[in-house]
Parts: sequence; structure tokens; C-alpha cells
Amino acid sequence: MFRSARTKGKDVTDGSDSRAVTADDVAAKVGVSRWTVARAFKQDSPISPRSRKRVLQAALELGYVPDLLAASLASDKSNLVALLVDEFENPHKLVMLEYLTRALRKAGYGCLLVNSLSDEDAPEALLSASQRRVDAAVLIGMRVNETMLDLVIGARRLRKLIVFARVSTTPGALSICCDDVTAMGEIASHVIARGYRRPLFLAGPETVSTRLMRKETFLSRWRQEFGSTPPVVAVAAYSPIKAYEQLTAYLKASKATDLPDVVVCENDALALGAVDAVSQADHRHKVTRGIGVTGFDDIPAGAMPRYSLTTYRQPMEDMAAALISVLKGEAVQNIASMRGELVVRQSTERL
Amino acid sequence: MFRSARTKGKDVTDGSDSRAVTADDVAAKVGVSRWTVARAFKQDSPISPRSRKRVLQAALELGYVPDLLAASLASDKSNLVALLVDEFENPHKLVMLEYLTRALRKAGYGCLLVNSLSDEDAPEALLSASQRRVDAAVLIGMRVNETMLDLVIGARRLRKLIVFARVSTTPGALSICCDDVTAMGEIASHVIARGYRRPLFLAGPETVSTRLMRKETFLSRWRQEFGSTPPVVAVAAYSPIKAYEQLTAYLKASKATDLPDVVVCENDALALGAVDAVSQADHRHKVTRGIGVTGFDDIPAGAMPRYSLTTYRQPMEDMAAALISVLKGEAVQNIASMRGELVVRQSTERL
DNA sequence: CCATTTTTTGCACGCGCGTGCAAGAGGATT
DNA sequence: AATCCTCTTGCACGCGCGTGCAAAAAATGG
Repeated sequence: MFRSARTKGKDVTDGSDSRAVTADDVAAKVGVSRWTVARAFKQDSPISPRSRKRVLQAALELGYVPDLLAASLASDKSNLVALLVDEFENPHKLVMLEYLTRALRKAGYGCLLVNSLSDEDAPEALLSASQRRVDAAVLIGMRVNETMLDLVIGARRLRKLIVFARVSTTPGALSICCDDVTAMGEIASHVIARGYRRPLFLAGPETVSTRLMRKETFLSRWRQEFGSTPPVVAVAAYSPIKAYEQLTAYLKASKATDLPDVVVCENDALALGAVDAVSQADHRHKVTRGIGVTGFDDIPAGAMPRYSLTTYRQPMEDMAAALISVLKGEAVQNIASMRGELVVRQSTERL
Repeated sequence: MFRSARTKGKDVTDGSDSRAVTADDVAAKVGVSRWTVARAFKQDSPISPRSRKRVLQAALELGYVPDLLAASLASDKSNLVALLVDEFENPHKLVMLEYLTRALRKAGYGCLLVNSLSDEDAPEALLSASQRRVDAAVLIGMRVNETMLDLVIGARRLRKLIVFARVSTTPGALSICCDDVTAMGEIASHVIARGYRRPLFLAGPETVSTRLMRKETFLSRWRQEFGSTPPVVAVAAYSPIKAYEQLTAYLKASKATDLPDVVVCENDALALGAVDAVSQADHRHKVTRGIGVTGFDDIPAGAMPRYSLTTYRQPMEDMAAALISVLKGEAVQNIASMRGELVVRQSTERL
């Protein structure tokens, strides 16, 4: 009862009252209204240079920064983008995360990373993202699922659904990726030019890889060129280990005359395993050392001298930039058919 | 002027008005108040089973889910955790992200992934996270920086600062990691037991690795055991390539009699490069094939037959669980000295 | 059947900031 | 000096939900 008026003031002694400083505090200190403070923090808003300077100065002293949460609620724009990832075994995911988080942060967006625990969990993952009012959801190397679409279209919480690094013809979902057909065409040409004639295609899980045109492209190109269809091995997951195991088993089971002379892989994760499988000392006396290998993605590990993997680099920088443009509502050219480049290394060097 | 009252209603025809459905909508449909709707979605709240059922049913039909953004603002609890990552070259980062995002999501937290672009950028990264009112910021394998602490302590926006997988004695920052001393002790014992006697320690960037006790532990243990201090090579970054290059250069420059018989690495990222460097055909006629290598982290690539790396696995599951406990405000035992396990593979098998 | 307890429901107020518009200040013009 | 225009500032209202408490309803006991 004896506590005087200053109890409510903010100069309570040590300032250990844990309330965060708001725009009102800054406004009071400078002697302007809260809205002027807000203007000082927003580019291109009508405010006198003098006021802005004083406000920013005071904000600095008080340690004020605008609360994006409140801003999101009020403006109905969160500047938050959900990144949905369904598996973390493929090292390329880390590369994508690096590029995306970098680009998004520079553009002023926050990233909500959502681990889509399993396939069935995907819709729930998307839902949990939408509950945070994200401006867009980006599926990183994931495919869209019917339930997910219903969710998006149904409850209108999600403004944009973007499929990154994978084609998607699903209406309502925008896809940012490079042109698999052209890319795999380049790989095929390279393989052919190097003189390989008995390719084996190493694909990912059937259900997933149907979405990638890589296999189709390679096979049909080969048919067209040589009239025969190369064998295909479908690996159970995009993981080097699995690829290693399955390819090793395949090689062991093959007759010496049926051995491939090159293994064309759907991506680098598989290719790393393939290189390992191929470079084993022997497979029941069959020499596989000279077998070539190609990948797709150009992950850092592939550049190691030990792998030295011939692969195809997707234009990540451009793809990330395209994402930003899409978020800002700008139109983007060739958004689903960007061009990358073939990276030739020793894994396709004939001995 | 002629538009009647229904203009404002929500039965405008096709429902294409993009406003998301709120608790009020559900409440109206069921014939209860908004608060009852809220209760239906919250565990352990006083609500009759009947009401809850009806509300949830209506919510399902309308496609309603609570808006976490508004909830955060109102409750001053965002259930959002910022994950700060400063580099994406170390594959172990992906492993950590997987464990953390999984555990956090299961516990009902969202993850804000922030790419701390550079060392100087770290404070700003942290600031940008705090602007979203995160309940905690987790530095993944990053070290705390003075400016960051000021920020945290100064503006009281950040409730918790957690350093994951790295020790930190900084007051105000809580560290969740395994006991480097014990861990490296096990590695040292293993190396000694295997009969290696001329170790080389491969460390990361000087400024960073001083925070890790691994180097110190190994060196002092060796001194204690044999009275001599092993040589150290500090690699410029935790990247396999860099490690490969620098170790290769070192081996080339060494006299044949000075070659190490084992390379003890600060982590797997370095160790992968080390294995590659060591297993080269020759270094100016010096045979390095038999040199052992040890790592730290147990990244997936190390398990590949080609590397088959002896390493130390951190108890990621427990560490993630510990993080959850910390977030919930529970006390955790041995939070900075958890136990992992030595994983022995062929890279320390004497020929 | 009424008093009492327990369960269930409703509500005022606030979280921190954006939007759109109107009022005020300052300068230039006639 | 009065007028007009431009630059700058202030404000009412709302975003969707949580908190704490009070009112209402249902259940219990005698």
C-alpha cells in the first residue's frame, strides 16, 4: 500500500522487470506517437529524417526491435516460409537448406523448418506450418500428396505451395526446378560420347522417382540411340549405403558378360554408393573397377578426389532467387525448366 | 449502395472470400462461445465431453485449426524454437537437424531455422530470431559471441539461450553436449591399445576448436602416457576437402621417418578428408596406406565401407530429449556431460 | 425439494502492431 | 497576409486468441 506511483514506472531500480520494450516505450521517450516509431522502421514511409533519426537512436538505447509476431497478426503477412523436408539422409538436402535459408534471410523472410516425419505425416506437417500463418510452404524434394492439396485448397490458410527441386504438375502447386529432360540428356550424351555401351540405371524408390523424369529420359534416349533398354535397379531409399548394398548385390549376381560399363544414377546420394560398390576389389572374381558412374546434384562429397564424381549441378542460386521472386509475387521465366550444368570428373574417365 | 446486408455475411456464394476460419466461426456453428471452442482444443481444460466432441466435429467440417500466431501473441509463449546454424559444410549438421526437428515437432514446438551467414552476422541472426518471440534459441555447434550475450541479456526478448553439442561456460547460456574429455579419453585409449605410437592431431580452425576440449584432452593424455606432445595440424574449416588438402600437403612435406601412424581428428568431417589423404596411392613414394584414422560424431558417410571410420557417437537422442526438458523448464542431469559411445571400425585396424 | 458443491460456460481486457484516413505543420505562391 | 499544397503526424479499429474470474448449469447430499 505504501508503494508509490513509481511502482508502475519502468525505472524500478534494476530494470529486471522482464517485459520487452515496445514501440510505445520508444515513442514515449522520443515524445512522438507509436506510429511514428513504426514508420521509422519501415522503408519508404512518410517520415521526416529528423524524426526517424531520433527514433532509431532511442530504439537503440532502449534495445527495441519491432515484434514480428504482432506485426504478422496485424498485417496478415508473416514473412515466414515453411520448409518441409521429408528425409535427411540425402546430403543434398543440406545444400538446399543452406541456399534457401541464406536467400530467404537476405530477403527478409524467416524459415520454419518442418520435419515431415513420414509419408503419412506430411499433411499434418503442412498443417502445423499453416497454423503459424506462413506466407508459403516449400516442399524440398518432396512430392505433393492429395490430402495435402485438399488441406491447402480447403482451409485457405496457405497462400502458396511450392515444390522445390522436383517437377509437379499438380494444380495449385508451383514447381521450381531445373529441366530434368535437358539435364539427363546432357548426361546421356556424355556417357555415349565417352564410349560407354552397357549402362545400368540406378533409380530411387519407385513411388518417388516416378515423379522425376530422369529415368524415363535416359531410357528412352538410349532406346532411341541403340534400340535397347538398359536394366534398372531401384534402390529402396536415396541413401549411399542402400545404394551400395543393392548395387553390390546386383553386381555379384550378374554374369561377367552382363556387367554394365557405366552406372547412371538418379542422384549423387545413390552415385556415392555406386562408386563404392564398383570400386571394390572384386565381386567373385569379376573386375568392376573400370565401370563409370554418373550422379545428379553435385553434392560436396562427390567432389572429393576419392569419388570425383561426374554429375549435374542444379542452378541453386537461381532457383533460390526464383523462390524469392515467387514469394514477392513477381513473375518468373522458366521456373520449372531452369538450366544447370554438367560437371565432368574422373568417374567417367575410361581407363 | 445497393448491396444488401449479406455482403458482409460469409455465405457470399462460393465461399471464395479468402478469410480463414476462426474460432468464432466454429463457435457460431455449434452455438457456444469462442472460449468453449478454445477449450476443446486444449488438453486438460474444463469442458464437457459432449461440447468438446461437437466442437471438434464442427471444426473438422469447417476446416478450423487454432491460429498459433495469435495464440503466441496472447499467451506470450510461442512454442517456437530458433535453430541457429553457422555453417552447412559439416554433414553432421544435417544429422543434428534431423534429430532436433523430429524431437521438437513431437513435443509440439516449431523450428525457426536461421542461417547465421557469417561470424559477424551471428548477433543479427539471433536478433531476427528473437523478433519472432522464440521461446529459446539453440546454437547448433556454434559458439556464443559477446555481442550475442549483450543482446540476450539486454533486451529481454530471449528467454533461453542453449548451446547444442558444444560446451559453453558463458553465464546465461546453457550447454547440452557430451563430455568431450571422457569421449576423447576413450578414443585415446583405443588408439593406444591398438598400438599406435606416432599420432597426429587434426584440428579445426583455431578460434573455434579452442572451445572443444578434444584436442587438449588428447594431447595431455598422450603427454601423460608417453611424455611427448603429438604434432597438430589445424584445418581452416570443418570440411572434408580442406582436411584432405591440408593433410595431404602435410604428409608430402614430412620426412618418411616422421610420418604419423594414426591421425586423430576433431570430428568426422575432418576424418573423411583424412582417410582420403591417407589412402592415396603414394605421397612422393611414402606409403601412408596403413595409417589409422579416428573421427568424432559418427556421420552416415563414415559408416560407408570405403571409409569405415572409427569414431565416437554422441547420444543425439538423449541430447534432443534433454533439450525438450530444458524447454519445458524441467531439470536435467549431466546436461553438459552426457555419454556417447565409441564406434570401432576398420579405420583403426592395423594391417 | 432445497442447499451446497462441482462442473461447465461466458466475458472483459489485453498482446504489439498495421491500415487507412484525417488533422496538423511548414513552406511556397499570389 | 491569406491561400494552397506538400510533408508529417496522430488515431480508431482490428488481427485471433489467452487469462483470470464470475455467472450459469448440472450434480450431489440430506
